[in-house]
Amino acid sequence: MRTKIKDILLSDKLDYEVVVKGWVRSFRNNQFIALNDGSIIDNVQVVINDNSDEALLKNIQTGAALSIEGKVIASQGKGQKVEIVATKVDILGGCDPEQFPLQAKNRPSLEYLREIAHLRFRTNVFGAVFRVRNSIAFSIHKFFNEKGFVYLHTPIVTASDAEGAGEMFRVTTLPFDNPPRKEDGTIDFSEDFFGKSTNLTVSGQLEAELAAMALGEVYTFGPTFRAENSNTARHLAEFWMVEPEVAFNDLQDNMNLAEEFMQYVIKYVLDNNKEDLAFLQERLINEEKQKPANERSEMTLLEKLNFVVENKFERITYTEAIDILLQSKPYQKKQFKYEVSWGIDLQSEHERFLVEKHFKKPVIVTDYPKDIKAFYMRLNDDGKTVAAMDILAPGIGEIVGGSQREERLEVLESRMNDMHIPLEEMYWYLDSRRFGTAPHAGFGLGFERMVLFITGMTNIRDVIPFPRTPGNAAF
RNA sequence: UCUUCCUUAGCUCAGUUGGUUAGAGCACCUGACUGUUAAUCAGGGGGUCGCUGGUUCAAGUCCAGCAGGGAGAGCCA
Repeated sequence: MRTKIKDILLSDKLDYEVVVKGWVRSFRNNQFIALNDGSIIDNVQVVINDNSDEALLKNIQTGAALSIEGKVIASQGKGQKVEIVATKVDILGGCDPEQFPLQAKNRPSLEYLREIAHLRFRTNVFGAVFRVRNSIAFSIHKFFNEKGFVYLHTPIVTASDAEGAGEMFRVTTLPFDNPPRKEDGTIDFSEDFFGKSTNLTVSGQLEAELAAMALGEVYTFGPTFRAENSNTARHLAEFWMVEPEVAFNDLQDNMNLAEEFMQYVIKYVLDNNKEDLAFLQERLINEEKQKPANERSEMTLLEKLNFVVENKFERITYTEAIDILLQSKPYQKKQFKYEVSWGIDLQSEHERFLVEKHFKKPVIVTDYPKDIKAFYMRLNDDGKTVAAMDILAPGIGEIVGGSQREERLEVLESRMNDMHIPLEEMYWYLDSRRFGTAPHAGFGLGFERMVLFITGMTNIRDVIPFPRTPGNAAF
């Protein structure tokens, strides 16, 4: 039976027989194999003391898959506590060194690795990133499960085009070169697979609200699609989103949930991915060595994560945020590109100032002007603002967006009319306000943005296995 | 989509005011090597300078267009 390398390295046991299987990271001196099986970032050293089989030694190439039988002993050399003395070496799959790009001493860039995303799992960086990504996903389910939330699967194909969260990808089986048309020349979607026009979902929120109004506490966690032509280090066309929705919660409850949730997830990774985080922290330090000193992080990755777990997020209203910006040095020195006044949407430069310069920690901004927020957010008593909340994270920007929902039917209908959202098509959503409506609140967390924050990676394309972005759907 | 930078060997990069046969480190190949740690040592092979067109006696170098990529912005998670 195969033993995982993680179990060997983290155990104090010695002098026992094992079978290990993994991939060669390097082969030194025709004698020492650094073997990795993905269970942990570190390699185990396999020692071959019999050099008589030259053909075998020749085939122990970087990247080759091996099965090793041997004995775990205290290492005879420095640099590792234990090593495996091989008694039998089988080559499961060779790896032509002339073809395989990931040689031990190569220093491939993240951009280059993105082009060979099918192979980049085999590097330390991506091994660490995807183990951490898994821990984040698992701890999200664990958090909500422990709190009694119901994990809800909302549809990926949706007929609703009123979610208002961005451009959508059309889903159709109609022939694109000659679709059926109505008399007025428009495409006849009654002939389409679902009998109507359908798209990939941009959010499961509206459906989650319906379930919350019966099950009480639900969350979604699934893929989300936006057809925007966004070319940035923090946007994907296909990404994963977590959307809790809770009946009877108000905005304060919503903020408390979001903050507790983020701290729980970070704590879980701190406790369960120590080796990966230590490696990612070193990677970040090395990357930032190439930047000017004033652009480097003030805290190391682990310091930052511990700080976020141990300190309350700053909570301010939109109106207070505008006041802070108006009194800020960059505003008074006219260093902001965009103007600041009550009613504007906060720009990246404003968010970055608040989070990275002024408060130096995650900030929850609440009560935005109603005109810059979605129709479903609850109108405040002032008639000007809505019970919205965005969590802004250092280096990432908006990581969570949420609100208390408008539960009053007349107010909701009035808001939808103002924003030209067809009420008839949304009868099913409005029914939740007609039949036993109740205050409720929820938020959406960009999963990959959370992975960015925790791993210290800087491009969102490097924290999802196969990124989909405008002009790119390889693999 | 906008602004800006980049594209030279498998990878990471250098290449001066345009001027002989385009360089380095690592990787790779051959050989040596049984206590190495990104092993080391000796030798060797490897280039359509992103693509297309232009200027010039002469273009990796200058100009234009296109493609791909990075960073920033908008949109947002």
